[in-house]
Amino acid sequence: MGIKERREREKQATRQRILDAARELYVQEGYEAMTMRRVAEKIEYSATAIYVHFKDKAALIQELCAHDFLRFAEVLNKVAKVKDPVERLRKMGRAYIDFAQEYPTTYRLLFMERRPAEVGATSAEGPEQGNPEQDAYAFLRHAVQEAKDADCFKPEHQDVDMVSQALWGGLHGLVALHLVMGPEDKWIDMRPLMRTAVLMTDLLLEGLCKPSKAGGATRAR
Amino acid sequence: MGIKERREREKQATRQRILDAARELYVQEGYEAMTMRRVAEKIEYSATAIYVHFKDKAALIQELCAHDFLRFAEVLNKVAKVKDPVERLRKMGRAYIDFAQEYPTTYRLLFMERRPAEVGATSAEGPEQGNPEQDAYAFLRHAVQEAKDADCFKPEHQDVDMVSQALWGGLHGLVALHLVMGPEDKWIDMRPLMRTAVLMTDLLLEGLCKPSKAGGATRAR
DNA sequence: CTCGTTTGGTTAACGGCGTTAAGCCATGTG
DNA sequence: CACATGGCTTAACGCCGTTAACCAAACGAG
Repeated sequence: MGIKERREREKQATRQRILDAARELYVQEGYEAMTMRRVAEKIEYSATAIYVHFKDKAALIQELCAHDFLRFAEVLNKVAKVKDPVERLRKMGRAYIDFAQEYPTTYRLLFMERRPAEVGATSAEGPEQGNPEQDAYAFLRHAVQEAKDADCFKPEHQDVDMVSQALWGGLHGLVALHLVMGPEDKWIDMRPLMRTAVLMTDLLLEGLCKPSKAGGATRAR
Repeated sequence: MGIKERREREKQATRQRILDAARELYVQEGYEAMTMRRVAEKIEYSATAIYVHFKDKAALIQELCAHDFLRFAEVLNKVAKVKDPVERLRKMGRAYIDFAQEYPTTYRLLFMERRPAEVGATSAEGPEQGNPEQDAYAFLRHAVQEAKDADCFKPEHQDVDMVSQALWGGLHGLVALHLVMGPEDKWIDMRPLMRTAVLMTDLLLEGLCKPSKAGGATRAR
């Protein structure tokens, strides 16, 4: 009896249509445009139909986050092949900014909106916590750990989490400022995001690494 | 005829009561608790009465922001007496984190919520753009400029705005991550904010400054 | 003094939000 | 055939920001 399975497939299909419609809304029109009613309208259902598939709006958002966190981890993992951990960290920074600039609304969703609960909490397809291929922070932490193990860092920098969070936080702050201020703020003459991010990465790595292991890009101009 | 002036005074008084009620709400219960209806209820007026004093909610928020930006600039200016510009930058970093930890909801309002329009746009009591005593970014930029003029920086770091934004962005990112994740996130073992912020500041300044001018706190531990 | 205007406030209402309750109806099952 | 299930609908509740219409008290002008 494949009937039951067909029904199940159909249900998953509409569930997916809901997710797609929601993502399309916040990507194209921003976070606050993603309302239950508008999502429903987009797929020509009533608003309450969504509650058949998701407990509430937070659950829907959480599922979107889980998916996009995976995509984000994928993007970062493109630099996994770089052998030198310090150089890998540098390239991770570029990839980070690239992602933020290419998918600004997704970046907002992932890192700047109030977290509904936990992002990877027993979710269906959520990122596996601690797996560097699915968890971007684990990927970053892994690179930092390798750099430390390879004796690239000065002896005073032993706290892998703290170093990871300094690198992450530095770039996140730049992205967040750019996203919250808009491209052309009258208050502040914002320098180009990527340029400032490169400066940030270079400064942090230069400070972290022993002089001999600082990597090549520091002498940039 | 002081009658008109008394009326004017009374009007400004209720206007101030609205502002106070709104601030109390978002400080104590968070940004989304600050609704027009709840503000009005707090001062025992009808919700629409607020519109006599403010064009709309955005105008009310803007006024709150303008005021808090001034308070923020005041806090930073407490380190203005420090002569050495690099050491002043270091102390500014501490003051920045102190402010963020003491008034987290205010920090959110100022730097993490969608900016209604421009913060200091011809507002009554808004911060005077470019005046270091009232504009925190101008204060930061001024210190960076002084450090550069005092020949503290390596020759490749000439862009005062970019350096300012790197310093600001670095600390902002750490604060923002802490605020958005909550104190105890199950995903990430967040290191103490102030410790990480000190590391951030030291790393950035060390990278920016000539070795001779790096300042004293770098050899911490 | 009185009449019209201004002003700081009210209530009612609109459209939109997330969400719950109740019901409808096609489908699959005994 | 009767019955249960489940995906979906409409109606409604209580919030939200905001507008419209109105009201009473205070004011200025004749």
